[in-house]
Amino acid sequence: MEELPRVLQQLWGIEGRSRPGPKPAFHISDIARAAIKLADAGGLGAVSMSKVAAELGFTTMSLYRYVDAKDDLYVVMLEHAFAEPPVLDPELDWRGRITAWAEAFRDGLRRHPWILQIPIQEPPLSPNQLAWMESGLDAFDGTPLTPQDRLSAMLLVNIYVRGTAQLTANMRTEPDEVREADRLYTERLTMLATPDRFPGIAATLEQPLDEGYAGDFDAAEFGFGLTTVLDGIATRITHTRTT
Amino acid sequence: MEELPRVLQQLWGIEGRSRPGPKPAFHISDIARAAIKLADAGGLGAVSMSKVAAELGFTTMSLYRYVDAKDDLYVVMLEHAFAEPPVLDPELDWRGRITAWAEAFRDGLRRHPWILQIPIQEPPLSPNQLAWMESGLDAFDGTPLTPQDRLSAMLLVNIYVRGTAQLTANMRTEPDEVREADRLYTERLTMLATPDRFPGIAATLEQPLDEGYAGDFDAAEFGFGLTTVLDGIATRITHTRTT
DNA sequence: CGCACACTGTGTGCGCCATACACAGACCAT
DNA sequence: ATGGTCTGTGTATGGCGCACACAGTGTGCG
Repeated sequence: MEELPRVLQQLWGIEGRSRPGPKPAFHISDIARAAIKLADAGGLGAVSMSKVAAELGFTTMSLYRYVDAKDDLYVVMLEHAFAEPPVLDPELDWRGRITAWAEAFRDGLRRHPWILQIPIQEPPLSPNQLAWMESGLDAFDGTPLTPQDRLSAMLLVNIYVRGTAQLTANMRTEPDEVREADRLYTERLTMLATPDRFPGIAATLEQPLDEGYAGDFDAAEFGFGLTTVLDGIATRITHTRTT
Repeated sequence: MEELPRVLQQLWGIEGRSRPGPKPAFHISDIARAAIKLADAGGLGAVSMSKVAAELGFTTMSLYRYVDAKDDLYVVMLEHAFAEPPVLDPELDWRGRITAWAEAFRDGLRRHPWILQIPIQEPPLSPNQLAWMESGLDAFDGTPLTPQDRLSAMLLVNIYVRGTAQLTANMRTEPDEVREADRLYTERLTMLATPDRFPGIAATLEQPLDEGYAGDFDAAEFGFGLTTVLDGIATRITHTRTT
């Protein structure tokens, strides 16, 4: 039984009792707030120990009294950016519940696109992360799925939301820039993906309504793909029920 | 009509005609080989301009004669790590074909786990990347899906493979380390996810056969989830056919 | 009541990184 | 042959994460 890393101890509120020495001047939540502010404004690249410290009005090295390493800073940011998971309406069926969950997740990623840039080293163990996991699993209450199947299904939706967010997240905050990048991309793709060598891609480009790959992956498109994922889960549910 | 970035020009073999000056001592493919060697051994973090240059026996700055910036290095690495897409057996149905495609993709990610660490800035435009896209789209030949639907379906499978690889890719090459990390994770999760506050997670942990979240996401588990995704696509196909 | 000592925030410094820039030499078109 | 352009190189800059020593602070224990 190994000790929990210090970050997790702090996030779970395992307080050290009163100790000698000066009182801490701030709290990890202050660090999180400052770091999130920087990341929202300039992406994860704008978050450095010195910038965060400057934002708080302290020196760089003071942060290391609260956080063991930069990776821990990411953990704290993540934990604060995703606060409480949505309360799922028990009146809805599982599709309605997991859809609401997925949309809440997507909203979080849209609000804080830098989350997708965080290098993931370990699976999550912090309180809010687990709360989100639990919330996603609970969406399948009432279905005949086994706990493992619920986990797989929740992970599948989780992966889908992350993946689509990744596609649309060109990370530019200005919508004009996004539109321009899309235009440039389709132009180049049209030039490079000639119908003789890339007939499938070329066919996709012929319909100018949808902007093609990496076009506006907006709400409708998101829901459409999510429906496909949920149809797959539904198939497994009915299959489980009949066996 | 803007010029293509230099990296893409080079990858597509748009050669500059013979020019004055000394002949280049090597080629971007040499850079790619050296960088991939480093990344395979020590992850993407082990790839720096100086390390790559040292591997080639040149100075750091010489690389900038071939590549405009570090991001371009990533593009070249990606292009070389994923060589030719698999040739899909036309005898198979779409499920068989896209399954083979997904497995080939997964194999590539397992061979070069650092691919998942590359920060994605722009959608792909390099030759092999497009060839993989085309190959994935072609898997749906013979189905009534529209080109846009094929794109969505291919992206869905693509996202799924990436996502599952992300889960299993604890990035450690030593299987013992992975197993140890899994053990530690389940231990901690069992301690933190108490049944009263996290009943769903706790239920998942009660079945010790599957190691729970981030456990060995091996071939069987991969195929199981992929089946779910393909079932969803199948639902859309039949729905398309009937309308 | 006082004091030892754990703990605080700070300053300095190290090694690594990406990359800008100036330079000496190599080579092709003319 | 020679001018101009391209090559690889050396040097320099600003940023980064973080180790470490230090002076001051405040609590628990004697």
